[in-house]
Amino acid sequence: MAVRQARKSIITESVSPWTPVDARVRDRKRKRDAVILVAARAFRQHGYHNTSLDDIASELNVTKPTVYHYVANKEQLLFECFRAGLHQIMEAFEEIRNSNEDARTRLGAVVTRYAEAITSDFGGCMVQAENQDLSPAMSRKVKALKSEIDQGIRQLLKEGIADGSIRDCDAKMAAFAIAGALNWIAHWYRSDEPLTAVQIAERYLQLFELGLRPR
Amino acid sequence: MAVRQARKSIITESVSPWTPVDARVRDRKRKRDAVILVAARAFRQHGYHNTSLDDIASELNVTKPTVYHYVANKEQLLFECFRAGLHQIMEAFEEIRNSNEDARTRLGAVVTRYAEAITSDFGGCMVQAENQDLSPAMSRKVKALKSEIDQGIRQLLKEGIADGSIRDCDAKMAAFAIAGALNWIAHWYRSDEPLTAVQIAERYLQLFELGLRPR
DNA sequence: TATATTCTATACTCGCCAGTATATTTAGGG
DNA sequence: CCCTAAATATACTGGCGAGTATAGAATATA
Repeated sequence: MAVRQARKSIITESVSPWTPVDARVRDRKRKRDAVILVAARAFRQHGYHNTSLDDIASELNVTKPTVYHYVANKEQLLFECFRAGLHQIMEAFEEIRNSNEDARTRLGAVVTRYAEAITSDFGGCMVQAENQDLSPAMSRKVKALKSEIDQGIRQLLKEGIADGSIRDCDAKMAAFAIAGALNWIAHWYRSDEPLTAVQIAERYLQLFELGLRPR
Repeated sequence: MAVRQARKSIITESVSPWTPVDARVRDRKRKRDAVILVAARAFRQHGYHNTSLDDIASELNVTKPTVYHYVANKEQLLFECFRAGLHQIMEAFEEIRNSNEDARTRLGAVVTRYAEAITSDFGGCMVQAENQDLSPAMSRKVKALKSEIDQGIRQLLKEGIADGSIRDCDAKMAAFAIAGALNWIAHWYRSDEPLTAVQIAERYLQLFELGLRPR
């Protein structure tokens, strides 16, 4: 405590980076995140249109205007869910950025993390909800993020074909097939599912890598 | 015509199976089918909740009460779309019923027909719309049909493992992966897509059968 | 041609829900 | 201890859209 105060006075004289004001900012962010998480869960479970802001508010033990204190409107709430879900998937690519394994192995890592993301509340919400419910502007952003993910998978496939770890194939269609299979997990996955996301990814990868035909 | 009339009088004396009454019944069915098809297209394109019955009516050059003359309510309209879509997929299994090819080849045929169904208006609508919007009773019926399809694919996989045409694998997860990849086509497929459904199925089958790993 | 039935339209109701105007509480800052 | 700003609540509005009451047109049957 004394240390903190000492530091702050070095950085700036009157304004402290650890004032209660800052704590409030963090508090606000925490609450906002909670709003978005609860929304994601509700959207995932009941669908966007079957969830009212009153539902979300009451789930948070709060009333509607409070929700509006943290987000501009219902659409933005959905957008934030999309963003969080897509962000989780993006992170899968971050993790292999500095790997020097062959591309097929790296793809395996991405698939596993992808499966984990898609079984989360945000991932599930993202798949359940349609971007038909987003305004053109928001929808464009979501599409851009989705495209980035698609291109990431395609790139891995192409690299794999180049480095010999992947059989020559139509990278675009293969990427669609893989992403589709993964996305669809959200439609059948329940929290009481005996298999974990990682285990599901393992089985999927067996199929994608080895194929159905006996070797 | 004369033949028909001769036959009918044999069957029953006073009631004719080809009276104008019957023509009206057929007419009614044709109109009802048109209502459902237009609904499917609208649901697919804009989503269930973003489509009003007025929209559908106006698309048919008609008003809302007319629509209600052919279906009980909006939910039933959605249900009929589901049913039509699922029926198309079921037909894929009918077609291979009497085939004596190995199971992997039969699965290939099913996948191809499945892809065709999923790129149709009904198939697309089925995937876009959530069965969250169906009453518990309707939802149960839809789930039963979906389960039948899932079991059909699993069965083919098991038969393939038994007859040696398919590598030993987790049939349940493989079926989920394959169906998921196929269902997801509806999310990116557009009518201006350069590849036909059959061509898409070909590429998907290459992946499913041969796998990514070079052979 | 009278009559019943089917088909379609006009013109409503009614509830839900996103969003808001306004008041009240809470907590820092001076 | 007052004052300002953030946080939350109460109580509303306004519109959209599912579903309907009712009437009129078309068609078929007798």
